[in-house]
Amino acid sequence: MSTPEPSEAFESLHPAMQKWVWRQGWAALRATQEQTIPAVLGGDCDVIVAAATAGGKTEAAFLPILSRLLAGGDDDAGMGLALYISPLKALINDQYGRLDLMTDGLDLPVVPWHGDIPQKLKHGFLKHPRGMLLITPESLEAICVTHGHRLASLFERLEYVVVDELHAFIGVERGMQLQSLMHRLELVIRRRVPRVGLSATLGDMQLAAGFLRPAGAQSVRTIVSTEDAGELKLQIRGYRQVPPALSPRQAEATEESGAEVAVEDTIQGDVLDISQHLFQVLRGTNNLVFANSRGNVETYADLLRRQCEQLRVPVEFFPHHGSLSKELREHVETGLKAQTQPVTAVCTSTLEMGIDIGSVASIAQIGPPHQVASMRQRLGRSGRRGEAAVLRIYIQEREIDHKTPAPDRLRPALFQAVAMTELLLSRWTEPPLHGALHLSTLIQQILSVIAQHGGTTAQGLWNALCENAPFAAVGQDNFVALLRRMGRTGLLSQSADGTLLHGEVGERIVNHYSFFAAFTTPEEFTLAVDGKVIGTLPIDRPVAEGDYLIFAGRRWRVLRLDMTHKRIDLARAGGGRAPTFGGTAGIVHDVVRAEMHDLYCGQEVPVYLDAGAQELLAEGRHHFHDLGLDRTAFLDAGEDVFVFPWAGDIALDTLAAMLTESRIRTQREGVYLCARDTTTAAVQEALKRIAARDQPAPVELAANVENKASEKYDEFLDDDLLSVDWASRRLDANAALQIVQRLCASN
DNA sequence: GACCTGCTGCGGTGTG
Repeated sequence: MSTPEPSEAFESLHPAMQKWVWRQGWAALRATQEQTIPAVLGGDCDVIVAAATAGGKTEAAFLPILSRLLAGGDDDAGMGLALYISPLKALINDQYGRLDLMTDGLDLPVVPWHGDIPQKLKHGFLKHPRGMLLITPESLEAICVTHGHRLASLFERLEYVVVDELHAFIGVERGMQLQSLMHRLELVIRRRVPRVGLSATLGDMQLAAGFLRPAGAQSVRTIVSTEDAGELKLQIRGYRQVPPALSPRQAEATEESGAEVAVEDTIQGDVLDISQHLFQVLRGTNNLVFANSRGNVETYADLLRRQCEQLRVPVEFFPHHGSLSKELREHVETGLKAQTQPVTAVCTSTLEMGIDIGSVASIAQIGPPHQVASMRQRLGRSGRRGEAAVLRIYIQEREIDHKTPAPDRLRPALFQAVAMTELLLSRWTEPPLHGALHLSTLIQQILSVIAQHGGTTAQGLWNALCENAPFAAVGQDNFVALLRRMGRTGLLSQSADGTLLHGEVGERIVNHYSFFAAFTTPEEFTLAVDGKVIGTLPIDRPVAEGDYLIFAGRRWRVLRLDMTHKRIDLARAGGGRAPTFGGTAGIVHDVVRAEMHDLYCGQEVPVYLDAGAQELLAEGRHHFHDLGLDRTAFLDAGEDVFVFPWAGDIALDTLAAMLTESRIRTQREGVYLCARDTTTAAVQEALKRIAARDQPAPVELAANVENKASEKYDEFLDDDLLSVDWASRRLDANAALQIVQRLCASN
């Protein structure tokens, strides 16, 4: 055991925490910890600690917080309370294990609180609310609703609020809910409580500070780890799509003739090639293969398993995604962590953050990543303990013939992957989207505040949620319109003295446990084999008895379909294809599209491209120039006009809405806009008109968008409020006008 | 044309 170098930060810790640091055998505290400890211990400011995975940031926060709680315990006033909020139950369980060791033998209760925790533990906390409470936003919401009358006494000794994985909350409904809950707690105890945000690399520290403390971003201390990222070994591999050996029709005919069809003959050639390459390079070590969709996860996990079986070696490739049962997922996680035999997980973003699965030898990514931020997060799983991180990206592009539409000749998947890789290397990360109103979450919070107080006034709601509060941007007019709408839809009712109460519909919603989550989840079938549940499947997928499908890395036939209990019974079979799980597309950032444009215009060939990817890069550039896209943004395509502004999806969507409003029917299609039944001259005229007139109100543009309802309680909004909400989260008039000016100037 | 996350209190019955 070595003694850590004494430092001011170390000396300031409670003796019990100093002992814990000694027991770790650390040579010294890390730079991040040296900075964080005094900032947190002071207790007079909010702090954000941004550091790569395994950077010791949890200890940086826990050491001073536990010190302060222990010091309070020595006083007559008694021990205070710290709240640790996590987006994942699994993370709470992990942190509970760590804190249990840190507080071993000390009189400092640590209580985990989420849906899987037995009530007895929770009652213990309600009796003696002190020490450290580890909780999810949903469970905290439940406490506000269920124990509203005693909220002030429960949290009266609150000294800190820690938010782990801060980046996971910014810009989404759950983040609005969390901000609102933190604000409501401070209101009820009538004082400001220091907040500590822990995060991986954040794209924009000022934005993160504004999220953590909406009314005082300037006063948030931000501590960014300067520890250098280790070495990175990188390759992008390019593949051309090759049709399966047998077309679906040929395969069916062969089966009808009684002959057996080899699974491999029904799979695309490039998919087989990629799975074989993965098998060769990954076998024998622990790895993560990110396949971008649950359907792809199933396809590749199945092919990799078959290769193991054909060689008669133990299966070491397993699927992992959100529709698989908890048991199946935990089996894979345990295998990865144990490191006793090689395990490769083929996964979606399920293994991107959170629980500790140990270090893996390499990361593979099939298809272009959706975001630089998630690329960075994925890479953080590899290359710990001084070893180089290894990343292989597999890109498939279609074969070009005379029928290939012009935009598909640009090899957009490869260019997106290279652009994101370049941005990753230059340390850029997408800032989270912000400015969304999330009226759906405001509905939830209004119902929750009413439950907490057993009724309140419109003014009370405004004060609790909007006035210098997280929903300030909603504005009074929209707030009043929302309350009226909630009255009309039965969410609210008003008593004779003006008190707002739950309406009949609101009562029903609040009294069901599904109320506590701010986000929505689709209805699903349960999938079972011999009575054992192996996962779920979205209910809007067409499934029939006798169908074949791949799931959990195996092949099945649908035995029974029970619509009343939403249950599907499966039996082992040899055929099948991966189901499509549905979902909506991600949003690509302006900077990524600009980087793609630079790549098309440039000459350089990144060293990390294999021969196949180099060819695709050269082809993309050739067609880019051949189509004249180096000189113009417009492409005549028969009756349609394609426009290539090389801007992000939100700017493109806004511009499409502006053109549509100017009577040029326009839609975004991948990286470009498609204007229907028109000419380049007409589009250019329309752009000039848009540039010349006053800035269009995004709300008016949103009025033309169909199917705007997407968040949990959007169904209760009328079209006006839906448009307000949609405009706030999916339209950016300034960005669109910049494109318009650019396009007008270049012609 | 993508992914992920979360969830209470009560009444009934059984057991020590």
